[in-house]
Amino acid sequence: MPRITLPDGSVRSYPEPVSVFDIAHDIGPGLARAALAAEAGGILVDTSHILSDDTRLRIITERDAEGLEIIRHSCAHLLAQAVKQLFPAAQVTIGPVIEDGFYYDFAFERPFTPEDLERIEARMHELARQDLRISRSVMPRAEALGFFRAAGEEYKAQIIESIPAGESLSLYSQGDFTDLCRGPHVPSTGRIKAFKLTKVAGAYWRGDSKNEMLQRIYGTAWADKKALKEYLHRLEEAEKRDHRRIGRRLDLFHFQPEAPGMVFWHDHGWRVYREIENYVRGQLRRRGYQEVRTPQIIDRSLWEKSGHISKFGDVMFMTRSEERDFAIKPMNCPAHIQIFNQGLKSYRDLPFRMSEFGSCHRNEHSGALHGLLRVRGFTQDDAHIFCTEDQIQAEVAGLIDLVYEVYRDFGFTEVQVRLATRPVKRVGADELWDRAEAALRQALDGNKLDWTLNPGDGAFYGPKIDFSLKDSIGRVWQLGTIQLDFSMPGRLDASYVAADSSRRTPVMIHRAILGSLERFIGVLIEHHAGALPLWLAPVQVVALSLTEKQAGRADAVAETLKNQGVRAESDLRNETISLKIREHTMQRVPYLLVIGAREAEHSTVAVRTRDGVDLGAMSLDGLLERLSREIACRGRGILEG
RNA sequence: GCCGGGGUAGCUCAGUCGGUAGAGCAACGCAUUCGUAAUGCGUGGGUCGGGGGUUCGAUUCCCUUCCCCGGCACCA
Repeated sequence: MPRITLPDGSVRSYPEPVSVFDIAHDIGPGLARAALAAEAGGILVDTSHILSDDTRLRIITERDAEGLEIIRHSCAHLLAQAVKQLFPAAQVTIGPVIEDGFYYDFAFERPFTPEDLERIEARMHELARQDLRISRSVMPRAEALGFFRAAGEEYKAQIIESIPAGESLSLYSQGDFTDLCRGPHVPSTGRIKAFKLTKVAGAYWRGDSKNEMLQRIYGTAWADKKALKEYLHRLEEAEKRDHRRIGRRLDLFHFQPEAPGMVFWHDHGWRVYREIENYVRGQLRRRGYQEVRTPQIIDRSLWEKSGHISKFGDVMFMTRSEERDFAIKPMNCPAHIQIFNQGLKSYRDLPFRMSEFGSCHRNEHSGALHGLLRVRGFTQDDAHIFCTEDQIQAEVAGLIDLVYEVYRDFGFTEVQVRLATRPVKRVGADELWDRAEAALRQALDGNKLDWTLNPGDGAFYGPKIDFSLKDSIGRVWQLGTIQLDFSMPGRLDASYVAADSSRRTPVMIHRAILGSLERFIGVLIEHHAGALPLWLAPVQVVALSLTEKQAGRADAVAETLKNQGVRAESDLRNETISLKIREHTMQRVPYLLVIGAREAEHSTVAVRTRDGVDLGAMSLDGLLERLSREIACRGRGILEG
């Protein structure tokens, strides 16, 4: 006689075991129609699930986050069913839910074509129309193994073999299709109402590049057609923010085949770059760093000693001259240790903070390159802090503070923080790794950061805290990093004289805030859709003459502003004011000054923002004051009109 | 690097079932002197990514190579 407790606290008793569906129906026919699954005693179950004991029950509908996930998961099964019907030789593997959708990996003799995708999607719609009942059954592991082997599903058999012996497995069937799955699933295929297949791609079996490549089909699924439409619209909008597109449109930079993965910065892009560099210099000055500059090309022997060649060598560019092998530096740390090693250092010199806008080159795989976000030649806002173990907590706390201050100045508030621990390929004793990882954990918790663990993703010389931001279409890019290194200073003979006159090896903290200037600017462009905050805008103000008669005045206005340090230009072309406004607005110039006969006469300018707001006429002094206030705010907030 | 899709004018793209290409915008010229997101008219512009092959003839078909795009793997 189960007593069912609902989320509102009400209790319903039943004389005999009941299904989730029955309870939903008992509560109301509307809920029965909407029910997709349920959470019973903390476990997600199907609506067909029978409850025979007292249980806390929550019915899940498409309004719940879990509901949407279940729809997506069931949609992956629908995809697999359609593929099996159209291409019986294809083998199913896995089909998980991902952000905004799902994918399913198939083993098939040939890649699926875009035309195949259309056929598959049409079949999915057909199967959804048939509203096939989705039923769950349980099978002992051995029997399930036999079932999938008999069906020729070798990959499924492999998956089952990796599940501990003796466990029972659940299978889900819809029409002619049965898949191994933990569930839960929607009650019938008709509940999958809004979906679209988006792309095909190759993907390695079990994510290992040594394994065979499977055919992955991606799709998106939503509770209703409206949500699907909104999602597709969102994708289109995100595409418009693509930094590669904006970079070309705003004449910021370009790439060309002769230098793959390396940026040609144009005048306007380089203005942004320099502005950011200067900003970082200001931070370094305030926080007690020295700035250095080290060679691009350094003899191979140093990289062997540092451990880079063996752990990192396959992405290093090498060059040869007069019988000597050189590496084009992929990192700055060994070079910074060389500077540290000049002259005897005392414990009084620590913490010793050394920074460099370090130009690095890494021979990334061609397939990994991606605009400014993944390049082969880049500049890190790099620094290394040499300190004692006792100083680690204070230094890392200072860095965390710095990271957040800088990100806020650039207008970023959503930052993902991850702790990456020891990788397989590494240098240094496990005992050192234990201490380093513990120190970073302590710093994260001590500074009350919300962080996640990223096991095995540390640098080869030490664990790290990574800071990431999302790009316009949800891809996450790592920017800043704080890395603790107990190994490299020793390998490269760094030492200091301690208070007791003994020689000690310093600990080294590697850190970058923006990461690479290139990547950072890429993310920045996408974040602002090209409309960079005033302090970063390549051109901040353009003075527009209405007719030839105001040319002199417009020029003088631009000149005055330039003398005040504003990046100002004039547009004296014999064109309509509408055209000039249109063009400069599309170039995302923050302020446009219209100068006609009225303004010339009263020594004012009519100010218009790139958002189309008309601020009316004001004096140059008034404008300058507004500009300097806004620049001082950086990316933290936008002034009121 | 792997799988797939691409590369045609400065940009965005169409096209050629093999007979050396077209639009819009941009550029240039002329007219227009204008009040807040496109004034009008006219003109020029392409070794159809590179190399090789098949062919009377290749931008089109085949091979190869480079680069780009989407994933995968990688990402200190």
